[in-house]
Amino acid sequence: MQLSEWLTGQADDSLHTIREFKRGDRIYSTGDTPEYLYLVSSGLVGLTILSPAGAEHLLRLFGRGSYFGHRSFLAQETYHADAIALEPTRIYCVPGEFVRSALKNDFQLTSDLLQQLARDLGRAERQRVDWLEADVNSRVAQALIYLKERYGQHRWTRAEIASFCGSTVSTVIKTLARFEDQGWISQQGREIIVRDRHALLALSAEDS
Amino acid sequence: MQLSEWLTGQADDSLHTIREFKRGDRIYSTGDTPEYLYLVSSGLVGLTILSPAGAEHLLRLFGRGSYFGHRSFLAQETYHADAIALEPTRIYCVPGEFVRSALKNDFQLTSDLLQQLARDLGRAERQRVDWLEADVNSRVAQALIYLKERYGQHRWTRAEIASFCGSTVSTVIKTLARFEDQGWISQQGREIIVRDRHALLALSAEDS
DNA sequence: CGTTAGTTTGAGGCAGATCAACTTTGGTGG
DNA sequence: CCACCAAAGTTGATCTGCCTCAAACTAACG
Repeated sequence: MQLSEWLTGQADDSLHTIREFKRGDRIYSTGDTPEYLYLVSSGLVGLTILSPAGAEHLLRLFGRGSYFGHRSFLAQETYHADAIALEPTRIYCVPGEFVRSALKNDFQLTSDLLQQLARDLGRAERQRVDWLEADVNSRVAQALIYLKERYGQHRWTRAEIASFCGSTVSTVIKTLARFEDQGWISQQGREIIVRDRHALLALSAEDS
Repeated sequence: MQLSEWLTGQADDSLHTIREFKRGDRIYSTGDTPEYLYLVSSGLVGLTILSPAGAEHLLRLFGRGSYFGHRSFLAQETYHADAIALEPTRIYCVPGEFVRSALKNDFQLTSDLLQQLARDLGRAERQRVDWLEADVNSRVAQALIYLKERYGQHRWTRAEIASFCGSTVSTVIKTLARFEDQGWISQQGREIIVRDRHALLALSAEDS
C-alpha cells in the first residue's frame, strides 16, 4: 500500500481535521514545527521558499490526492518552505503521530516512502545541475509544459511561472513573446496555449 | 542504531567485498544498476554528475565512515551520477539484499535512513534556490570553507572547487585572487589557507 | 628531466537581471 | 450593467557578472 492510499483511508475514518483555504492562504510557514501530514482533497498547493534576496521560488506542487509536509516531519526539522494554496483548496490534516506508528507497523508503507524520497532527492540534484547551464529559453519551456500538462486546470500567472523556473516576470514575458513569434505557443490575454510541444522540448535538448 | 554502524558491523563480519581504488578511478557509473551499498574505509569519494554541456559537477562527498550508493538503490533507479575516488580509497561493498532485509527487521535503521534522505532533500532544495541568486564570490567562499573544514586532509584543486560550486576554473582562480587581495585567504603554490573565515562567510549573508 | 596535470592572466562578449513607465485584464461593488 | 481599481502583463533601455577562449606559466611525479 502506498502512503497516499493509507492517508486517504485515514481521512475516511475521520482520524483527521479538514481545513479550507482560499487563494493565497498559508497552510504552514517556514520555521514552524511539523505536527501533521497534509492530504489534498481538492485544489492546488505550492511549496515556496524565500530566497535571501526576497524572491519567492516555487519548489514543488501538490494537487488532489497528493500528500505533503512529510519531508520536514521525517527529517525532524522545522519546515524549510511555506505551503501556500494556489487555488481554493480543501485539505485533510493527519496527526504526525498516527503516521509514525503506521510506518512502524507497515514495512511496505515505509518502503514506499523511502523510494519516494530517494527519487525526489535524485530529481532535485539533477535539476540543480541542469539549471546551472540551461538558458532561460529551455527553463521556461520545460516549466510551461510541466505546469500546463500536469496542472492544466490552473490559470498560471507569469509570476508563478517565473518563480517556478527561477527567473523574473519580465524575462518570462519576453521569452513567451519569442515563443509566440516562432509559433511554438499562442497567447490570448492571460491564457497560454502550447502549439508545438515538440519544439519547446527540443530547446532543453539542444545544448551546444 | 544508525546505518553506518550497521554497515561497519557487516564489514567486520566479512559479509562484504573489499575493493581498492586510486585517484580518478570510477567506483560506479551513471546508468549502472545498483547492487551494493558502499562504505568508505579510507580515502575520499566524490559523486559527480555530468551536465548536458559536458561539465562535471561535484554533488556530494563521502569520507571515512560514510556510506553511499543508497539513494539509487532505494529509489530502485539506475545511478544518476558517477562515484569517483578523489584519493586512494578503500571501500567495503555490502550486497544490497543484505541491507534490504536488515531494514525490514529493524525499524530504527529504516527510520534513521528516512531522516537522512529527508534532510538531504531539504539541503538540495534549499541550495538550488540559494545558488540561483548567490554570486560567485559567496559560492566559492562557502565551498572553500566546507571543503577545507570537512575534508581538510584533501588537496583540493581549483577544478574540484569549481565543479563543487558550479563555476569554472578561471573564475574560481580570479575569485581566490580577489580573496587574497582582501587578506581573507593566502595561497602558497597550490595550497590555500583560510585566514579570515568570518569575512568569507559574511559574503553569503550580505545579499543586497 | 621530460611530461602531464594544474594554475594564471587578459581580452572580449553576451544573456539575463534591473528598473521604470505604461497598458491591459477582469473581478467587484455601486 | 457599467465603472473602477488592483492585479497582472508589457516593453525598452541599460548595465554587469561571469563565461569563453587562448596562450603561457608552474608544480609534481615517474
